[in-house]
Parts: sequence; C-alpha cells; structure tokens
Amino acid sequence: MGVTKTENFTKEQNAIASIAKVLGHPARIAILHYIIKSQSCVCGSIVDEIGLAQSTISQHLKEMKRVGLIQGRIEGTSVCYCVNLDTWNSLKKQFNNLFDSALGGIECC
Amino acid sequence: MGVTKTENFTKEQNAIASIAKVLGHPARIAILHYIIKSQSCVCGSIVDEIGLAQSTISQHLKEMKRVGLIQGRIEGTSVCYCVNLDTWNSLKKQFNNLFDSALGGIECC
DNA sequence: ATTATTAATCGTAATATTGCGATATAACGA
DNA sequence: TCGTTATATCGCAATATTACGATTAATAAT
Repeated sequence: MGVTKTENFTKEQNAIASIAKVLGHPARIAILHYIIKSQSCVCGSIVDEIGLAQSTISQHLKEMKRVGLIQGRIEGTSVCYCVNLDTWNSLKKQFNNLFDSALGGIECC
Repeated sequence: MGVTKTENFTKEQNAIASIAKVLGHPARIAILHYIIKSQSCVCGSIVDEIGLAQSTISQHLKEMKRVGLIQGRIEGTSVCYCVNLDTWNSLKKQFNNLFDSALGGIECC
C-alpha cells in the first residue's frame, strides 16, 4: 500500500535504485549541471539559476547530500556545493555494470 | 504544489530525469536484472521471482515500456519482455555524458 | 548591539507513487 | 463451447514527494 517493499530486493538493487531515484528529478539534474558547469564553488546562485524557491532548492541539495552525490562546505554566510568524486565514480561504475550486462543479450522481441 | 515544474528545465534534463526516475525503484531494477539474466524471452515468471502481486509487476512493466526501456511481444497467452537495446545504448551514452562532465572538475569542498 | 544576508528547517497543501484485490481481456486446450 | 492460463486495467488506500511561505539559525557588516 504505497510502501516500497525494500526487503524483497538485494542490497545492490536497493542501492542503485535509491541513487537513480535522486537523479530522477529534473531540478536535481539541473542543479548538478549547474554545479558542474560553474566549477568553482560559488554555488549560492543556484536559486537564481533554477526557478524554484530557496527552501525547495535546499531540500533537493539535502537529498543529494544524503546519498553522497554532492558535498557542501560552509564559507562565511554561504555554502559551497560540489560533486563528490568518490561517489560519482562508483556510481558511474555501477550504472555501466547495469548497462553492459544487457549487451550481448538477445533482443528477442 | 507538489507538481514538478517541468517547464523550468531543458528537454534534456527532463528526459534523463524521467528515465532515472523509472530506474529509481528496486522492483524495476530487479525486473531488469531478471530479464537480462534469463536472456531468453521466457519472462512470465517475473511475478514468481519478485515477491509482488501480478498487477503490481504489470504496472512496473508498463512504466518501463512507456519510457522505452523494455519491449514486449505477445506469444500465445504470455508476453515476452526484453530490453530495448536502442534505448539502452542511448541511455548509457546519456548517463556517461553526465558522469564524465564532472571529471576533471575541481573537488573544492 | 543591530541589521542584513544566506541557508536550513518546519508546517502544510497538492499531487504522485506504490501496491493490492477484483475484474476484464485474450489466447489456448479439452 | 467452456474452462484455464496469462496479462492488463480499474479502483482504492496508504504513503511519499514536491513545492512553498514562514521561521529559525548563523555569520557578516555597519
């Protein structure tokens, strides 16, 4: 009834799904694009860049921090966000494992 | 409120997010794993493999068909599902673009 | 000290998702 | 034809997500 049955699936399946879920919102993709593009840490302008309320952006950032996609560091009154390269690389590996597992498969339909 | 503001984002951002969203549920990852593992098209046993009701599995399959991750073909009374390699490859490319865009970036936090 | 700036958190409303049972549909076999 | 099997769809309840405004917290500037 509306609750995902986590216990039915493997740890790996839950892990990749939980990261994919976080990537599954255009605002978060846009935030990532922006953070990556503006390589410096001047990231207080995300709210201006993306047309959403400050509290909404803050929530999205929190989610992405929670799964380790990004990290933040306080700098005076503002906070600098950037991609967490460790998570990022392991993520890339995980997704490619998934993608490559299908190749060589028969497309039978 | 509670409505994703699709119009704030680029077509590309919405596209990758919408696929990631579909991947963002462990049941769907498990279904994909199973379809890939059992390369043949004998895919009617997904319900047995994964501990969810038949109607629930059917919905998940529908979602994955909607975004083109898989395709199904009727075979007598049963339906054969398999990965859509075209979508699959373009997906791999899209994700790798995202992942690679961050590499070479400064981890400044 | 007071005020401004920045970001996080809280409370809440609107909407979406997940999952199930029941029912419908469709093809096969006896 | 009638029953069986396999899948899809409908309707609903429980829960999760998204977004916002208001408030709080913390630092910086005056």
